[in-house]
Amino acid sequence: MPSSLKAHTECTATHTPTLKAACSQCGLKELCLPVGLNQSEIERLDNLVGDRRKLRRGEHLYRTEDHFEAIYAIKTGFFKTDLLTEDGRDQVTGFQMTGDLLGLDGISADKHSCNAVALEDSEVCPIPFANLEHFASEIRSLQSHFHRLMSREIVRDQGVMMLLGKMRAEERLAAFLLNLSQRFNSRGFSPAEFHLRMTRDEIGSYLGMKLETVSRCFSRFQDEGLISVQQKHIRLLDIPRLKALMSR
Amino acid sequence: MPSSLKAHTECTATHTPTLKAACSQCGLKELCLPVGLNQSEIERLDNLVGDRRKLRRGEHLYRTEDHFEAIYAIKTGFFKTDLLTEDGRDQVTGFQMTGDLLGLDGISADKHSCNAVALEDSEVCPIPFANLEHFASEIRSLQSHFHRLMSREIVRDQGVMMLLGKMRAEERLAAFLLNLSQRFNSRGFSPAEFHLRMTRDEIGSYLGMKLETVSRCFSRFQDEGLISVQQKHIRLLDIPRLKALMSR
DNA sequence: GAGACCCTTTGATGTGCGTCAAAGTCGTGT
DNA sequence: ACACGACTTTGACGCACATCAAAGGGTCTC
Repeated sequence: MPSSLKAHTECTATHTPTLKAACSQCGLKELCLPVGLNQSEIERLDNLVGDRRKLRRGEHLYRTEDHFEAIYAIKTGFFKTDLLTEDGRDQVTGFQMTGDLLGLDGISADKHSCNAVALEDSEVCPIPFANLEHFASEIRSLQSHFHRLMSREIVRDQGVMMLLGKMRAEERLAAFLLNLSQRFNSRGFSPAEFHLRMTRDEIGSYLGMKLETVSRCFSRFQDEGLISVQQKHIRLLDIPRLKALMSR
Repeated sequence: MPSSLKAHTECTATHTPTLKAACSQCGLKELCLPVGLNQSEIERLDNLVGDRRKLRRGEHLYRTEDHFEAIYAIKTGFFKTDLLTEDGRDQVTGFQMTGDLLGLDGISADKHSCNAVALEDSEVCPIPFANLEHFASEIRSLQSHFHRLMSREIVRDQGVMMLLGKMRAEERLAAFLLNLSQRFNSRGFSPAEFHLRMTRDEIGSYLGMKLETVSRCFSRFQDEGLISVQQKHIRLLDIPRLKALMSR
């Protein structure tokens, strides 16, 4: 066992050879921050990324108001981000999976503006932001890709606004399922069959509806042969009709 | 009349001395992109910003699918951004005023993902994005500020999600008015009295409600002595109670 | 492996906001 | 100054979704 023997707060890790992040070895590099970098640039990126951090289900990666110092690339696992108001309402603002970046919200004010919670045991690669900016100013393709990623987040949010502002409950759920499907697909998983990591309540919070309404919509979709639901296991049986559902 | 004699599509400009943008002379530099730059850096930024562009009310600054090449700083005026779906629904995703940046959505895919429309005669300073990235990689404070601006947009969008997902009609409108108030205030205008540049329909679209509901809420607020409404002229009479309204 | 708890489903009922409709007002262009 | 069109207001009514309630199932813990 070579380097990086630092003690970590881990209970379950049995024989992880090393915790050092290694973008150059990572299967996600076509999905994550290194997109568009050449081999030597990726190796330089390796030195920038901190030791991987493991989280158990339910653990917070960061909380609102936490000091911002790094963004996080999800190595494995599944997260949600949410906001909490003084009067106790909370709004899930997104679900993030393998290869997604977390923490971009923190840049604007040097502190996080939402909570990030692992919905299953997960592992993230922290990227100290000061280092990233330094590095980005040297490697143009990294800078450019990073800007695209931030912009993509803005575009994604526009889509959520459309969803929350203009769609009916069934359309929202259909859009949600199709979005997950497409994201699983681009990560090499089945686009037609997947496991939901979040509860009905969390789906509802994200989609601006109550958990009972989510449940009823699932049931109705199932009755109509659009999907099959078994707890958190979802199969999309008729993707074209699900898509059609969204434009009326 | 010195330089920049290029023909422009202007009908009304009578004696504009020059159309060249000049951040160094601009009263907005504490609000806009030059925040945090020193004098010599601002002067370099001047060379980067293109000739100012004037738009009449109703004109599009850019449209969905337009090729992305520049972001725009609003010199004067007022804009909305909106999305349009195939089936004709449209969602206003934001209102932008003096000093705000437009076009960040375009970075992610080299084309714009929404429409930007002037709600009154306006003037913008185009900032060619390739130049901006180049410049940002040289001037760290510019790079850093630009990242903050993008992140601020993400945080703003989170707030809109909360609004659309969790608030009732009255809360949404109160939040909307207070947001405008605060933004006018930070631009040196009265926080208690202002002119709405958008229609009830556009407000409704942004807030995820129908124009009739917007109108009714305005009337109710007025009846309760919270605001005074005269068409598009709004006076906030009881800001504390408007704020209180949002947490129940 | 048993119990507790959380999550989900389904039904009955209520309501906030949407829809439809019509009248009124303002701003704009001729 | 007039007339048209766009925007706004207000009322009556309906519906999609929320709320309240209760039972059933899954899963995690000890």
